[in-house]
Order: sequence, then C-alpha cells, then structure tokens
Amino acid sequence: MQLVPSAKQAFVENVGHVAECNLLYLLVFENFRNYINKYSTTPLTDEQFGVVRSCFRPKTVRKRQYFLQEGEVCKYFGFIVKGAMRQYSVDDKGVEHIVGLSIENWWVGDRESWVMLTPSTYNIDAWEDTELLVVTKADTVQIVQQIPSINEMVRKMDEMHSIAIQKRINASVSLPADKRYTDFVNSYPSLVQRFPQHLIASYLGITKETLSRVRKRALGK
Amino acid sequence: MQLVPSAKQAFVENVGHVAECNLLYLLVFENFRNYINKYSTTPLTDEQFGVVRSCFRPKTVRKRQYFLQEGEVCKYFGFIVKGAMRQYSVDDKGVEHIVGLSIENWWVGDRESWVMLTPSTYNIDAWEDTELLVVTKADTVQIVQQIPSINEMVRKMDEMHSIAIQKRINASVSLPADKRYTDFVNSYPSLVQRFPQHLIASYLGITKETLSRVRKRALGK
DNA sequence: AAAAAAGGTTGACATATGTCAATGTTACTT
DNA sequence: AAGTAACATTGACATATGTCAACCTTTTTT
Repeated sequence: MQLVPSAKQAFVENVGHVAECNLLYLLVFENFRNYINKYSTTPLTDEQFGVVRSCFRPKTVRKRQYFLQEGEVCKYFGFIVKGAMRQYSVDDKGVEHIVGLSIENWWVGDRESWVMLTPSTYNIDAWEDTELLVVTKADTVQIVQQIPSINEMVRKMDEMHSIAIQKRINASVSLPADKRYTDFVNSYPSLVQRFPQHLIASYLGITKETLSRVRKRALGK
Repeated sequence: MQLVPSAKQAFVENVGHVAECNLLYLLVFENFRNYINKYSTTPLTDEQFGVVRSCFRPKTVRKRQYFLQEGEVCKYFGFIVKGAMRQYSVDDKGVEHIVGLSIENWWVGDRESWVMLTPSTYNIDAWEDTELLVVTKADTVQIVQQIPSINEMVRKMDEMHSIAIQKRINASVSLPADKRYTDFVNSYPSLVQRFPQHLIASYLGITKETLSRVRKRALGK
C-alpha cells in the first residue's frame, strides 16, 4: 500500500474533479514560472520552461510525514507550493531543535547533505499537508548549466539565503531573547501565524516557557 | 599623507626589494589561480585568468584599520592573501559582537550591503596587517557572466558558506556554551591560534569570563 | 457529548551565564 | 629595564533562562 499518494492523486482528492486537477497543475507551474522570472533578469522562454518543468515532479507530504529523515542523504530539494514544513535536529536527550520553518514559495532540503552526499543530521517533516515540486541534484546541475535564468536564480537565492541566515546569526550572538522574538515577528509575520509558539521558541533557541514569559512582559509595555 | 600605502608599496616594505616584490605579486596571483581552480571543474585558461586578474586589485589594510565601516555600502569583496580580519556589529551599549573571523584564503565583505546596496550594519577591520585582493560588484557580475569557472566557483563557495553558517545556527540553538566551544575548536583550529579568547567568546555569543570558566572545566575532565 | 491530545500559561526552584571589580600574566613600547 | 596596554583569570553577586509540575484552554478524535 502506498502511504504517500502521488501528487496528482492528492490534487484530485483536493478538488474532486480530474478536469480541475489539470487546471490546478497548470496553475501550480505558472506560479512557479513567475517565481523563477522574479529572480532573474531575462524571463524563461517556453522551451526553457518546458525543460525546467520536466525536471520538477509534484509530491505530496502529509502532515507529520517526513520529507527527509536523519541518516538519509538529501536526494531532493523541494519548492513548497502549498503547506508548511519544519527542519530540526534531535539531541542526545531526544529534544528537537528547530533550525528552519518554511511555507509557500520557500525551498526545503539539507544543503550539506545535498552537496556533500553525506547522511543528513536533520529531519524535515510536514507541519501541514504540503504540496511540493521536487528536483534531483542531477537535474539541478543540468538546468543550472543549460539555462542562464536558472543559474541566475539559484545564485540570487543563495545570496538571499546567506543574507537571511547571517542576520539570524547576528541576532543569536548579539540580541537577548525578547529582542530576538520581536525581530522574528517583524521579519516573518506569516510564520508566526502558521506555527505554534513552542516551535518558534525552539527556532529562537529558547524554551516555550521563556517565550511565554517574554511575550507577557512585552504586552505589559 | 596616505595612511594606507598601496598594496605594492606594502609588499615592497615587507621584502625590501622591488625585484622580490614583483615575484611576490606573481606568487600571490598564482596562489589565487590555484584557489579558483580548486573550486571549479575546468581550470581557467591563461586568457580567462588575465581577465580575472585585471579585476582584482591588491589592497593592504593595516592592523586596526577598517576594511568596511558601519554605514558604508560594501563596494568591495576581499580575498585574504595574508592576515586576519574580524566582522562585528556594535549594539546600543557600545558592545562589539563578532559575527565573523577570517584568515588567509577566506573572503570578507558584507553580503547584505553588497547585494542590496544598503548601508552596512557591520564593521570589518584588520586584526593583523592584511593583504587582500579586492573586487568591485560590477567586475564580479562581469566575470561571473563571462567565465564559467568563476560562475561555478561562486556558486560552490556560496554553497559552502551556506553549509558552514547553517551549522553555526544549529549549534547556537541546540548546543550549550561548552559544546559550542569544543565544536568551534574542532572546526576552526587555525582561528583559535590567531584570535584572542575574548573575540572567540563574542563569536560564540558568550562573555570572555564564561569562556574562561568553560575552558577551565573542560580541562578538569 | 465525552475523552484525549496539543498547545499555552504559571509558579517554585535550579542552573547557567552575565556583570563588575580585582588581580595576574603576557607581550609590546619606550 | 621600566612602563604600559592587552589579554586572561577569578570571586562575589545579579539576572536570565531552564526545568519540572500543575493547571487551563482549545482543538481534535472517538
């Protein structure tokens, strides 16, 4: 039995009609095309997009199911079409530490495992039922080499990613817990609404109790 | 009066002879060429390297002088040929928070300011007298577009950078201070020897006193 | 509707880390 | 050699955060 139904199947279940399913498919890829064009100076030609499209496979991950599990090599990177996922490590004592929270139009995967082909030390699972477009490394190498816009997009996204992650490091070494939280709320209001507090606390490197108290004090002001 | 002598001048001062100076110049760029080739699948042709070389300008930054100052836009990225630099922010109370420590064969610059053309919130200064090869953004765009090996190198370096920085975030949310320190010592033994403890403490997000005590306890075991 | 599960808050207390001041040590400057 | 500055260590104490347990609310499941 197939635990994870195919993405197409999932879309069908969602909308109930095959006709609408195909329409949704089109919409998903159109959205993706716009996303790519937003990050490059020259829009993709139809032919180029055809190549890109053939490299990305829709995939559904149901709530609480893994996209990547500790010990596996990260063979796919995923673009979230709809849904919410979290990336976390588990320490000696079995405590989960959130290192990433992602929603629509974000990418998920473990770069280290992906690049180095080493077993991942992270888990990535779905916090909500999630629709992804996934791509293999081989295909990524292909389209990055062949299609300048994709090359440009990947470079820009790496840049943005580096910038975001640098800010997070700066916050972690230079801000106390309460500032880190307000900083987070200002930077990612959409995440605050999608994930419960105890996950955000973990993301910030504090306990849920501390976050609860920090929030209370912030209200008092 | 020129506070920062030209890089060539600096080399001359170091070695004392113009002949050796030119030789050093050659060696510096040969080293740089090897560095680039190490990160790409096809070596640079002589012609390509000529272009690259023309884009990188030697620069000397004396100990305690700024490479980038808070409020400036980061116009140059630098490759450290010899020396040691630190990148830090300064908080409301005037306390410095180290966000980066760099030595030979590392790159320095503020990605956010560089990419977004916004005033930097960081300072970068020399901890030791430092020789750099610096490049402007315009030139970077040129060679990344024109020379596949450079494109590849930049992408790979961004990848490595992302991986390293991701590990640091994971450490900061999931490890206590003592583990963060041993982790750091294992990951960057060369930095431990080049920078004093209070800078490393700041890099780890703890005070120098805490680091001193952490080290003492670690010895006891 | 009842039960269970997940999330959130609060209090009491323990622990880790920060702060401040004094002192020791090392390396550099004159 | 003396003096100074930078770095490191230590102690006493304050503060922030963690831990554990109880309790409450909301949502989900049965």
